[in-house]
Amino acid sequence: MIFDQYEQQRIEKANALKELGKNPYRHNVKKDTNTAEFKRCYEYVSNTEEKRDENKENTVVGRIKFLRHMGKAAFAKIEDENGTLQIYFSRDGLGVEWFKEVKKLVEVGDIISVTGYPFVTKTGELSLHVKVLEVATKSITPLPEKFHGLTDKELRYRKRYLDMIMNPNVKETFKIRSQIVSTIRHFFEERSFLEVETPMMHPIAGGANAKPFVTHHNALGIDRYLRIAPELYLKRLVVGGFEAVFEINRNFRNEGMDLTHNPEFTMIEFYWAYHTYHDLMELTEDMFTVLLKKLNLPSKIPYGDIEIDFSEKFRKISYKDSLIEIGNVPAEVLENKENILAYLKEKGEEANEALSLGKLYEELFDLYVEEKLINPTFIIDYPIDISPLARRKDDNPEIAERFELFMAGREIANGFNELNDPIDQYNRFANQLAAKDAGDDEAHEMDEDYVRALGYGLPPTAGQGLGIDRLTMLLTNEQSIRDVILFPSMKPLREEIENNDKEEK
RNA sequence: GUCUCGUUAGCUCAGUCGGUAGAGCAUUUCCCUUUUAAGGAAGUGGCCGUUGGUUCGAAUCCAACACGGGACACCA
Repeated sequence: MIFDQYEQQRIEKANALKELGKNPYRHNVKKDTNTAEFKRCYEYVSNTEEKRDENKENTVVGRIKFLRHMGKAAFAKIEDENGTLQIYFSRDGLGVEWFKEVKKLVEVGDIISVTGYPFVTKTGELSLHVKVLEVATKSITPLPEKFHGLTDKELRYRKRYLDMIMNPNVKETFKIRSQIVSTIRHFFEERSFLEVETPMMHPIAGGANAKPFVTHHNALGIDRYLRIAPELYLKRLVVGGFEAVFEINRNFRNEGMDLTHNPEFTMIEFYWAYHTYHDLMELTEDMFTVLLKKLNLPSKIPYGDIEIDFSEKFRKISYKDSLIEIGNVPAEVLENKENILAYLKEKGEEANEALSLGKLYEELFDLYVEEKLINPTFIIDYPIDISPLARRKDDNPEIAERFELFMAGREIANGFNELNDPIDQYNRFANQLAAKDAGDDEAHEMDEDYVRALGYGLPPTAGQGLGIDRLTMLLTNEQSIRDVILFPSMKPLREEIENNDKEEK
């Protein structure tokens, strides 16, 4: 650990404070108000003749963001979680000796406690006239430049704490994220759903098509997978007798990173016995109504260059119809594989002849439909071979009773009637295994214990997963998942890799 | 993984035709008791991402690598 010249200077200042008997790393520092409340409470001061109220006294604590010395007086802006407040301190207020030391030893970045009374400056800004000033925490690392701040995205993601200091509005995004999670949690609790926690280390990574991370259990001498989805455990709980459960937590997928993918991401999954996927769609619409209301959002919310309209009932359209009506794929093309392959070729797209009909539908959907689904739209009734955990329709065994919710051209939720026929499930796992052998490294693993659980009887159940990160992106109008995750995954810096190597040796 | 743009002082950025490395803010010293990115004066601060190549000479041209942004691919 090396401290540069600026940090050395500041360490010396901290030491100087210690020598004066002023601990620069105090605890038990109390405040009796915050910056926002101070400004609200003393609004009246600007209407008084004296422009001050010396009978009042408050203590505010915050980080110095701006500091302007003027000989025997100074102004500073201090910031706490609620905002900023201007303070004024002078030789007259602090005394000759302490003012001299403060001038030398206190600087931008330090957290200080100030006590004094409200007054309004010549330029009309309500401020705090300081009588007592104490250093609560001496900062030894200087902050970035005060006007341009910190704009380097890499630094902002790697040092989120610094990002929060320099760009206070990022705190708003994460407050909204917290509100979203909290609102969703209450939404389900109010409807008698039970919140549960299931394992994150799985012997078999199941419940989704994705590559897992592998970790190692030393005592048992075995590898474990970080979960790619909680699905199979949550359904075991429904087998066990919980009729409505949900879990809000992290999933891990060992795949590429981009604007909408982080290796660890947060989902809510919920399972509802004796309900259908149509009930889930109703529930999801209700949830959005509650969310928009709680977050004080209008029914038409902006997202980048587009606008998402929540004022109408969500559209429902079948997978196949969406290809025809929204994707403008001629109906006869959908009749068989050959036609689709020819169509793709004609459009100049690469077409893999080994794909099943359902997979080819998926290709068409991703190419021609998904990005057009701006307003909330439920796509329903999926091809069965791209839905290995969903129940078949009674009148058409090739179709799964499944939906996905799209908005802003993106998938945001996936739900279906759960397959509860153990033998059908067993065979579908077997088919996935065959696909895996054929080179599909994202096909499901066989999970015999799960089949066994179904053997005891899974009540008719509908279940759904919803990505919290992407939902937050939509509701906060952020284009990158990294802006809604406090500490997004970043490649290690080279120094970090070298340090790791040393430790291993 | 592919393409593309970027990487210069603590931060935000200039740097022309290849010829001794620049600004603003921050920092240090001094002046200043109502400032708003306060102001005035004088300083300090650089492995120009890394390694190699071309050249008398490289921040600048070339190559590889590292990290990041964006797009695409893969994928919830």
